[in-house]
Amino acid sequence: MKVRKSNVEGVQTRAAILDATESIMREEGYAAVSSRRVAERAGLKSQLVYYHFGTMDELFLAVYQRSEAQYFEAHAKALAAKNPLRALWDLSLNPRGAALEIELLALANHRKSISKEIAKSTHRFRSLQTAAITRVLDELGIGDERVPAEVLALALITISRGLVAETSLGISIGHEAMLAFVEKKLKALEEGGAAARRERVHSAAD
Amino acid sequence: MKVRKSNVEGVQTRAAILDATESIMREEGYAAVSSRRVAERAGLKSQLVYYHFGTMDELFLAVYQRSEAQYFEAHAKALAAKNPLRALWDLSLNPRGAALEIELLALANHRKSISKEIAKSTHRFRSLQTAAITRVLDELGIGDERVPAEVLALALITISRGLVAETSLGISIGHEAMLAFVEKKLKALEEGGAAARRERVHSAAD
DNA sequence: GTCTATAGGCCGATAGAC
DNA sequence: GTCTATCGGCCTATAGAC
Repeated sequence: MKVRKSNVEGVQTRAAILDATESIMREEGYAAVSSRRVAERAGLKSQLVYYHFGTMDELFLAVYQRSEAQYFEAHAKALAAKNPLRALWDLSLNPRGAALEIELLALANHRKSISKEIAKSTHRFRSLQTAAITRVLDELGIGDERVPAEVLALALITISRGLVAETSLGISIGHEAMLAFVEKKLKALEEGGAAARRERVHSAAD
Repeated sequence: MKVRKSNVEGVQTRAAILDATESIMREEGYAAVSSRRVAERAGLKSQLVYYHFGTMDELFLAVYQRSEAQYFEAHAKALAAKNPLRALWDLSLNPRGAALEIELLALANHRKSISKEIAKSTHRFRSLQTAAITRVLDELGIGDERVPAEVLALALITISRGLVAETSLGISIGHEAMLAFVEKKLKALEEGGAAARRERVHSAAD
């Protein structure tokens, strides 16, 4: 009973520290994160940060791992949607996690522990995306000779991230045109999909 | 004479401080920049940083402005090249300034003085790109109904930046396929251009 | 334009009591 | 698991002499 209660409190403290770290990163950047600032925001003593995470670097790594796990669920749901391409596009355009992601990316450029983790999960995400897109194109009877699924996945992710990053800086030039263009392409694919389904039903009826 | 010499020395000191700041940002990130570290690397006293730039924030802004001015020249040269699309693609894939750019971008997320400056110059760059691409498509007799010049510019920039950023993190999945895809498209455009030129010569001969 | 000196503050991390 | 106390260090920025 005693142990159980201690563990529960430990878990809550850990979560509170991660929450506080995340919000500071979002609002002021990773450079503004310190054990004292984190503790202040979480309503506890700064030494607890070291007790639970050892060093500030490990704290940053834990922040990444938690946010990656959360993203994994949303990502899986998107790829399982009726139109994975549109769902992935919409998910990537969502600026919800963008600020944190930019901070972690900047951090990754100088902490190997984080860049290694990001590289690993990006590979996993991209493989899942490519598989889902390949499946969609197959269903449409398109194949990926014109645009390989891999290329489509990479284009979708890099363009949407670019848009989100620019938007957060107050840049909007060309964005409307790009959104309209992608929308048109997604619609064309969806209609192509409907046509392919009709054709398949037709063939089956013969 | 006295004033002249002083000014020259001041200019050199300024440049040395900017150089030192840039290299620290590239190697260790903006968070590692301090007046003492900059001064140490430049071989002078930390107080000179404040004399020449006032605050650390203004130093960062000066670093951005100098690097933007340098980029402006390379950018203008690319847009004036035989194939501006390919030149722009190659320029953006060049990782030379990538590390510094990522740091400045991360910094911009929490310093309005820098985000304002980046927004301003991005607008200017994008307008130049769109104009150059429109001109190319016109020459090819393509027009931009299929892919608006604006969209092409934005796609080119965001995709190439995404590739460079990922590469610096050790991520390469899908990159080869994307490079091959873009290469194919650029080649197709160049051949289309040759065909258009032949046709124009032909018409002129009639 | 560069120097010395210094004010005032936040930092990461550890030791040891409870 | 959380607390108090503390070490040693680096930080931005300014004042004033030369």
